[in-house]
Order: sequence, then structure tokens, then C-alpha cells
Amino acid sequence: MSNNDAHDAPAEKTGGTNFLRTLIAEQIASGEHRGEVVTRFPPEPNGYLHIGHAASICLNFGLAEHFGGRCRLRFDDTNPDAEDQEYIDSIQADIHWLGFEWDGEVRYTSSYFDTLYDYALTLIDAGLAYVDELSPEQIREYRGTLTEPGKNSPYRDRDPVESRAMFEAMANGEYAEGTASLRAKIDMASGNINLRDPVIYRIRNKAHHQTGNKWCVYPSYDFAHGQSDAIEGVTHSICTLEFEDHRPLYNWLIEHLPVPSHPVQYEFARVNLNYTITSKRKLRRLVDENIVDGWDDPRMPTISGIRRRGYTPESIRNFCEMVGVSRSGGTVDAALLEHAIRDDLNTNAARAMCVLDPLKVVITNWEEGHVETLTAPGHPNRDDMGERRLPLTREIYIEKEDFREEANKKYKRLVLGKKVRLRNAYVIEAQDVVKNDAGEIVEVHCTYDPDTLGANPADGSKPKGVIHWVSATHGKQALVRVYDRLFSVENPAREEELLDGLNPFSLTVHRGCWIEPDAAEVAPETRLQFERTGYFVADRYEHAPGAPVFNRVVALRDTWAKIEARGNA
RNA sequence: UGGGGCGUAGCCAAGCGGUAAGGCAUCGGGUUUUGAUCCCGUGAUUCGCAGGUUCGAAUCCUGCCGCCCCAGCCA
Repeated sequence: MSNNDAHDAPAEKTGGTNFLRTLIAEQIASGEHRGEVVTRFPPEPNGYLHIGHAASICLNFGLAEHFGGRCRLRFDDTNPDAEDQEYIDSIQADIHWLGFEWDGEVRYTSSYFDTLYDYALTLIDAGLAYVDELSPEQIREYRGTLTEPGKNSPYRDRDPVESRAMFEAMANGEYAEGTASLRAKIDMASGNINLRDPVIYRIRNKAHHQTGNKWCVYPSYDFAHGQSDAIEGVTHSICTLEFEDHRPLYNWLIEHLPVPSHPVQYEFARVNLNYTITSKRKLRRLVDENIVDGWDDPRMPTISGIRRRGYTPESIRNFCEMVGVSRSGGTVDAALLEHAIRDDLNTNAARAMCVLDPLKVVITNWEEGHVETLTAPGHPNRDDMGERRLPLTREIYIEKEDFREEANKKYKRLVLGKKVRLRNAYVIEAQDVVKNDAGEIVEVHCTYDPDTLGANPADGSKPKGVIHWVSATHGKQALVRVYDRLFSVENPAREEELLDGLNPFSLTVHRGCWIEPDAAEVAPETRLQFERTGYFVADRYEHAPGAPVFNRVVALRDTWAKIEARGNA
């Protein structure tokens, strides 16, 4: 226990520990890896990052930060078929937004293609790899099954000299795709299928986004990943559990190649969130079929979607910390994510009032044309957030659901003949309703008590309810999108047909909202709490000061909704 | 009938032989000009099950059960 004090401090600050932090602390104490911690986040640029990647990013960067090490960003770009510059750009932006900075330049596995090619030659010369001319279908047949061993390819014992010449010819473009591949010579009878002579180089006649047309042979993940880690001096190569079976291969290659360092692979369980999906294929389908409005639709579990929804980077990092890291896979309740953002925004978002579904209220004893500018705190318990000005006028809007002609005692809002407090303003009493021909209430006539600003009514009564409001003449119109979960089933991935699990009410657009004037002027991505309604963010792209467009991040915790749902109201 | 993992409260998750942390959710109660926040309180005689070792086991051993991953020239 030498230098652990300094390292334990951040862990305490963030709350917990996990098996990797424990392990590394022990390694440092015993001098393993020269006491160094070098990690990497290695995405393949073939899609947008999602909440699951956030966990990996927080883990890799977090571990490096925690132990005073370094974390690199390396694009694992060994398959030109699926990759694109668009993803390289979005991934970098997402990592930065999350608040992490990688060590040095961005790395690419493709920048090691020359070295990797030499390593392949080394393996061939050592008689540990051979050029196979079996077709992909034949390779599959020869591989055997989960319960039956595979059998050797007839090309398995090809002379290394010949394999070398053929591999060079492959790299020269002299073979068509699928006609030849380079395989590691390990054990076709292994219980671990990854060891049954895995293909380590294949022919792809396709331009690569980084290396252009230089190569027509590309290393497989297994051949590229560990060697790239070794080249970069990575000490802890952290990946998800499904790669556990690859570790023996990872180690086999490291042992048989003249690599500059010996990284070690560690696996952790990937994080699943209920009511959502994280399969790149399925997310892409939602985008392609216009089920959502792009990769950054606020309902998407992508980092860019979460950002547009209004989540903060801090809340995501905090969420990952609360979830923890382990080797037992599970599904985290989406309520934990919601808790993370509420917790952040409760202390950091300024308050404002916004009426989503307006009902006009006329204060009959308020002088026509009179405007009284009230003040309200920017935040109920943060003086540093100052005050805001609230114009009150004869006509205001309140929320439709905040008025009932009659109601029982549990309903603490405006009821005909009863009193309620206008938030930050006076107590009013409903006297009358005006209905249209269809019998719908279009206006409520009230009187206000001028002695109730910051004071209870003189008669000693104290209205239990408080409702929000906006001046009908000074308020601004706003477009507000209320989002709910994209899927209504807990495990959408398990649905036979993905679309069957969709929540038809995942988006409700409110076009005629009224918002207090100053709140309409905020900058894009400003987060506010609309009191009694929820947390909202000014849309990153479509909002402009004076032309407000807000997205609901998350509703406030709503005890009333629970009571209502029980049928007691 | 192959190989590799995992099983601690509704959901995550500490614990690593000395008598079950914490968070979320839930449900009570208090404060409150947000039915919010905040504050208090609330659940495992028990750690998948069954045996065994031990003064003592969630922790060690044995067997069983359940769930997940692997048969791409994807990562």
C-alpha cells in the first residue's frame, strides 16, 4: 500500500470502486506494467456512439485519469466495407462533448498496416501461418461445430516459403476476394473456436478511408487489435465480455510476434438499458426507415441524441459511475439515467414558467392594460442565479389540466369557486367559466386578492395549490416537444419485430405554448426547468432567441401522476 | 454431448473466512408559493440450490440448477 492514498481520493469522491480499479491499484503497488496505466478507446468508425459506448469511454478514460495514466483514441479501422469518415468525425465530437481528451494524436489501426503486414510475414516464416485457398464456405465447413472438432485444411501444411510468396501476391492484387486468406496455424480441434486457425488477413478490393488504394489485404480484428495495443504501449486493453474467448488468441499472437510490449486484455460486462436498444444495426434501421429523425433524434440512445435531448455530459458520467463496472451482465433501469439528469438539472437549471396546453384566465378585478412586473428567483435555493422579471396582466394563460369545474380535495389546483396561488404572484379565485358551442371551457374568470403577494390571504385561508402561468400579452409563443421513451416494452431487442415495441406516444408536439418572455431569449442548448412541468432544453439546431423551440429532457418526479393512476383522483 | 463466463433485495452493485456497504426504484412521514427539491424512516436472519470443511462461510471444496457469449474472410 505505497502510493494509494492519492489514487483512492478520486474514487471516494465519485462514490465507488470496481474490479478493475481494485486490480490496477494492486498492480501499481506491486510494480506491474512498470506502474503505468495506458488504456485506449477503440471504436470502429461504422456508426454513431451510444450510451453503451459512454460506459466504455468513462471506464477507459476514467481509469487513466484515476491512476495518472493516459488514454488514447484509436479507430479500429480494419474493415473498409463498413467504415466512413462521417463516423470518425461524430465519434470525436461525442468524446469531447462527454468531457474527455485523448492523449496525443488520434490513432488509427490502419497506420500500423505496414508493421502488421511484416508481423504476418514473421508468422508465416515461423511456420505459424499459412495461405489457405479454401473458399469462405469451405472454411466454415472445415471449422466444425460447437460440439465437433474441425478438420485441417488441405493447405495447412503448405511450405512457408510458398505461403510467403502467395501472401505477397495477395497483397499485390493477384488474387480475387475470397480465393485466398491468411490463417494462423493453431488448433483445428480446440474447444475454443477462435483458435481453429483463425483468418488473420483477407482480401478486400476496396479503397480505405485512411490508406486509399494502398492495400487490398486487410488484417482481421484479432490480428490487428492486440498488436496495435502492443505498438502503442497499452497496458490494459479493456473490452466487453464477448471478447473473452478471444483472449487466448490475443495472447498467442503477442507471444509469437516480436511486439514492443505485452498488453493484457481485461473484459467487463456491457451495459444494457431497459426500454431501449443499442444494436448499431437496429439503430440504423430506425434512422433509415424514418422512424426517428436521424441519429441525433432526441429519442435515440446515441450520444448525439442524448445531447440533443438535453442531457448534460456530467449527468452521463455520473450515470456511468452509479451503474458501476462488473463482469455480471445486466440491464440497468432507465429510471437511473433519469435520476442522473434530474439530479444535475435540479441544482443547475434556472427556473421558468411555460404553459404547454393553454387555457385563458381573465382576472376581472385587474385594471385593463395594467402591467405589474413581479420578480421571481432564478432558482429557489441558489441566490447566485439572480432574479427574473415576470409581467402580470389582466389576461394570463394557465395549464388546461390545472382547472376543473369541480374536484375532490386531492386536486390541489384551480377549481370553480375555490382559490389557488399563481406561482410567484397572487392568489386568485375562480368565479365563472365561459364555454364555446361545443361545451368546452375556453375562459375562466377569476378575481385576485391584491394582499397576497408574498403573504397568505387575510382571512387566514391558505390555498394548498400553486399553479404556473404566463401573461397573455407579454408571454411569447413557443414550440415544445415532449418526449417519452421510444419503446414501450422493456426489452425491445427481444421483440420478434422491432417496430412492434415502439411507443406511439414517444413524441408530442405542442405548438401553441406560452413561455415567460425572458426564457424565450436563451441561447440554444440552454437548459431550464419549466416549473411543475419538467426540465427542458432549447433545441441545439432549431431554437433561436426570440423563436423558442424546446425539447423536454425529462419530467419532474410526479407523485400526483401516481396518485391519479391509482384511480384515487 | 464442446469452450468461455455470470448468478448478493424489483434494478445496478460493494464485499474476497469474522457475522450483508451504497445508489436507483418502492412505500410511509416532515418541510415547502414547483403534487419538485430537501429531510427522516422503510426491505436480505440472508448471498441460485444442495451437501461438505471450519469455532465461524456470501466468501474455501464438491455436486446440481439457471442465464449469457462463441461455429463472419464483422468488430
